[in-house]
Amino acid sequence: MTPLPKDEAKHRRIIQAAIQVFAEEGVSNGKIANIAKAAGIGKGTIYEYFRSKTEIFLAVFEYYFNKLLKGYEQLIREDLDPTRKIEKILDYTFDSLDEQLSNGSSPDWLIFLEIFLQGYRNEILGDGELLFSDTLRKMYTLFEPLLEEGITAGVFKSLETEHAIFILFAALDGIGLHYFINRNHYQKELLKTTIKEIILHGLLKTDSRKV
Amino acid sequence: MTPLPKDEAKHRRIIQAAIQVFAEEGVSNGKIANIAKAAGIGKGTIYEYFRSKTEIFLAVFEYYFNKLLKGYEQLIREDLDPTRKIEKILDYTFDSLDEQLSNGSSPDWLIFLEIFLQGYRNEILGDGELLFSDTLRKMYTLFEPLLEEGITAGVFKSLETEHAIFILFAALDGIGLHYFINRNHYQKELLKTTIKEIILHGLLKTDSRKV
DNA sequence: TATGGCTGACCGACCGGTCGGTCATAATAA
DNA sequence: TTATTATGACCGACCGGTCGGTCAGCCATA
Repeated sequence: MTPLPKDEAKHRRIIQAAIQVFAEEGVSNGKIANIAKAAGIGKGTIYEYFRSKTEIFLAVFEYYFNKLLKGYEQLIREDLDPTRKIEKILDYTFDSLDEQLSNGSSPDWLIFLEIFLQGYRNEILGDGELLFSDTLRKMYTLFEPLLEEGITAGVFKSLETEHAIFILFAALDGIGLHYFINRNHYQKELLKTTIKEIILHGLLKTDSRKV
Repeated sequence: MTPLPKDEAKHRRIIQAAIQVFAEEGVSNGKIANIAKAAGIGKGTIYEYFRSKTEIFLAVFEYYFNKLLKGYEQLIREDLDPTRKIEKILDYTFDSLDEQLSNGSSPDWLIFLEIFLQGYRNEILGDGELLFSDTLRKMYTLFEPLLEEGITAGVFKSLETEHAIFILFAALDGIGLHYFINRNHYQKELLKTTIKEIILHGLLKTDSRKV
């Protein structure tokens, strides 16, 4: 299946170039010629590393998924109590998005969303119908032990973990999306506080909050 | 600007056909020829009603926005206390999505998302017409009085309304999206309960909950 | 001279939009 | 009433531009 990438660095450069082009022009409008130009190579060379545009798309998907997963995995491994850990996850998600937005170039968030859209519509894979939702659920699963720990400790409400994690993750994703869309109209720190006030405290069994 | 739609019913039929085609093939891959076929008319006729594919796209956007807005407006007008109203809004959003999913045909949610995606991409990189994010914020605004009422009544926490509504709305949107992607893996009623448990109760000043 | 990574001119399928023509109906004339 | 003409909604073959993918040859290296 894999076409033997001869030069690993160039392989990565093509993926990075594809990300840039997809983000600027969209996945279906993103042109191979532009990816080649952005990568500083000829169009034909792309086809030495990838069989098709679809294969480039899948590589980008994989890149993003691993990046996201790694970030969350690291957070979860830290030695903190569940409440503090959830708090950090909320902050982390928000901050990393904000960082992407502020460094000028086209943000990952947009392309990540489109990747899922494309993937889900099955435009790309005839058979891979389950790839995308399965992948997503793999990410949810990562958080389940954390929630269970909090419930066992009596800090979190005794919610059904699978569904609660789903809500948490989905809500966070939506907030990220809308923040991206409206980033000029809201104050970052106030949003972060409000997120915790609503979502984290919605999770807690008892609240000892300011007002 | 408007090209005088001669036959109002046919105009609507084209929009409906476009929705169907966009949902199945995506916005940028959706073919005018297929829209014409789905509407049961010739391709040329499309251009008697719309100047371009972009204009069709905008008409679809408008259709969806008005539909969504109308649903929420109606809910907000009902005579209920703020808590119960938020609860109904959460239920309504979820139920209407679920209804769309179960009636087999391609769900609105997907195309709605892509509409925004396309719109934002143009907004960000194009000539800066702020149509889409402005439109979205108009929807947020709808909920602000509701939240203020709850805060004044002392039922909700005294959150900054604009930011709180943003969180609420964005979270709900994300949940809808993820539910769409993973609809086979979760129980609807349990999700609805969990949503209220986390999000509604995160909003409340004091909780009198079961567990 | 041989190898093979690399290249971009080129091919052909595809698709948004056009335009000359058709035809059902309406308006007018006989 | 019937014949003739005018209207414009409707159509789909066609055009021109676009873009994913190919391939014949270039060139650096051994």
